[in-house]
Amino acid sequence: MTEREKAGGRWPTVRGAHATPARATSRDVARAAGVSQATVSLVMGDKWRGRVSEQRAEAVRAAARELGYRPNLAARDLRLGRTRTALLVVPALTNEFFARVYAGAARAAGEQGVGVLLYPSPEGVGPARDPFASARSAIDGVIASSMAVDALADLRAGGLPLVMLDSDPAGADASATVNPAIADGMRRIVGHLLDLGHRRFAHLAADVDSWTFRVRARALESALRDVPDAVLVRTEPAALNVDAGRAAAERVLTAPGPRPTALVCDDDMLAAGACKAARRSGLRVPADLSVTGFTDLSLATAVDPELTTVRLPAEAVGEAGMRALMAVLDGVPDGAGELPVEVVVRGSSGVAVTG
Amino acid sequence: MTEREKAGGRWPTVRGAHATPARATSRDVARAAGVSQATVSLVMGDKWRGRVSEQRAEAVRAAARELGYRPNLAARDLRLGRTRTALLVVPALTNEFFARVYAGAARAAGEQGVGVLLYPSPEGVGPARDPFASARSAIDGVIASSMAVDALADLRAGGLPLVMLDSDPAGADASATVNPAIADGMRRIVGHLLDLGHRRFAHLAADVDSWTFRVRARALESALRDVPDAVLVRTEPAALNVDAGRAAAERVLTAPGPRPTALVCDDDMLAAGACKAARRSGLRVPADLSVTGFTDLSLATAVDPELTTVRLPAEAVGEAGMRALMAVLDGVPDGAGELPVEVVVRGSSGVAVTG
DNA sequence: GTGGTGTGGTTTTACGTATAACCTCGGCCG
DNA sequence: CGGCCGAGGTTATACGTAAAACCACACCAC
Repeated sequence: MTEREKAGGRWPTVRGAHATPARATSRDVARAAGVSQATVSLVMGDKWRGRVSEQRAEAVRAAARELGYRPNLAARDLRLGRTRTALLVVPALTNEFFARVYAGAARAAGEQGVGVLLYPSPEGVGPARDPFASARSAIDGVIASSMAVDALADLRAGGLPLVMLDSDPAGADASATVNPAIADGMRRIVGHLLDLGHRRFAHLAADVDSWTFRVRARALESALRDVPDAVLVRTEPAALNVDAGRAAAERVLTAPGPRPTALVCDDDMLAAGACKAARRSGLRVPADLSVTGFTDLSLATAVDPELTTVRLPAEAVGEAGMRALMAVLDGVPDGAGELPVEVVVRGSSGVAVTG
Repeated sequence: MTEREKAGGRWPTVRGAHATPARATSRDVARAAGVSQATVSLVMGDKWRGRVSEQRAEAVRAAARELGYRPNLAARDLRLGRTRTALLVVPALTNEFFARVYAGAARAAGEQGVGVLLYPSPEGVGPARDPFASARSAIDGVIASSMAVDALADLRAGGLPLVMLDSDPAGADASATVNPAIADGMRRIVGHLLDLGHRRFAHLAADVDSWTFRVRARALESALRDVPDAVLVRTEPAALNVDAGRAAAERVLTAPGPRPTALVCDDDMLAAGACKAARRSGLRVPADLSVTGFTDLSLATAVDPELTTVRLPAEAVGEAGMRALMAVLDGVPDGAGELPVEVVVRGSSGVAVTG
């Protein structure tokens, strides 16, 4: 008598007294179809061409349908020594950008029957510095944002295939990297502001020490280097939220000396804060001050005026990251990929009025 | 000779040519510690009191540490017939509220070593109507938002423990329900507006057909029923985004007859849209029109003026949902739970000026 | 001395799947 | 007619873990 039969044909209840309904196994299907378990496995795995007659294959499929058979993935993973699960490492899902990256990754993964696990818990506070403890199961590969810097060391230790998002294609020793064309985006939005006649710029930088923000700063500087009469004020970096952006912008706008006419922000949240600061200082956007954001969050169209910004293809980043990872797992690493970005001109930028 | 030894002590590579490093098994630990595999299992499972001497237990722990042993969860799940995974069903993670619900659920789950799987893919477009296909593995239980209505039928079919969020405690035949005190919140924010002297109200409703929004509508009506001179205009429901809110509010504000002085919105996104509409109509918020939101998204403080709103404890909802599910799995269903909400008064509501 | 009871282990089995290895049976060629 | 081959299966085994069942031994009471 098997353990299972002893339990009355039902699963032994693991946690307390709740009874989970019994699920059909491949052996049940085999019995119902009058074949061996191996045949069922062959048919369900689509590996039966030339090994099983069409008749029996159909019988197996019918029985499986009848019994509502679903392969036990724990058993399959155990047998195969793999997981069909990728770990996505992002700072926080409450950041809409990363929620969208996740969405893209999950879509691409779903098409291949791969699962996506998240690390750390979306608070940004994971179980102290151990990605693999947080990970429910073993992991086939990792996709990580450069903004989740604290976890990176542990990740390399795992010896797993690693795809980096928003990370230096040269520096990161990853299997592949996927980046939006950050530098290009910055250059182009600065170009937009230059076209509008702006010459006095301030950069509202994010206080996150990651590649993507360093690139933005460099691109901004380099874009202005060619312009003879352009000046660039750097502000102290601000945390990635609206209120920090407001505070930082207030300091810039109330500082002595000529006021900048354009505020280039590292993120839409900072830009939204900057708009609030401007209004409190009695400045109108964009009449007195142009403000630009980055990312194109839904926030960008929620505020008034709507934000001129650089749209980052968040879903595409997640999707490309997952595809790159799967390529690596298939043994065809495709190196670095760059995704195009788009400048979206809205109401927060306008012609410069030099006082 | 085992399959594994044939493969040279490494895992056979499943997908293509990538080599996953060999992981230590409980048998390896046993060999290293000079005990049997069963003893290792006992020690690692913390079930060794009175069964294994302290000496050997320590030796096992040392060997495990040395070899970097991590139990193979696929094997454990297979043996135990469980998953330690809960399925969270929400409409979309790009909605900050649900991202925060997820965060809370993940935190509570993480403490218990339980994983959280998401359905559907955060787009709202899941693999056509089959939650269990999307779910990578079998599932121990389900937590579902009432806003993900389309998946509910399938969920019941699974016969799994089900915790409903934001759902009718009476109607839903779930193992447990977890709700923020929606009705209370609505009553209190209306009370706030009444205190400010408002009597002509409009309700900017969401076009989502779910319990939580029906409750909001009813609570609003009932709160105004007692007030003799109060009037309530209902607008046609709007989709849950800023632009739909703006459009709906524009219609209300340009409609013939006396204009409402207070716009009660079902969500912060709608409220943000309403503020934009007001400004376009030349109305000042809150001087000419008070606007209130619901949820307290980060959006609420990003717009200018900041939104008076009802703060829903999103993380707490997720956390309570997960705890309720685990309670059900432990055989102690705790029925319905209601979580307190808070009215946050900010700049978008002010004293009514009756023209 | 014999039976009972802890203590501290080991042996064995089962979970459900995938697949290598084996088997059987006709047909066909030399 | 013997041997080989391919088609169409089946049997057996392994994945790593948890835990039931078993075992050896010491101690103790009667």
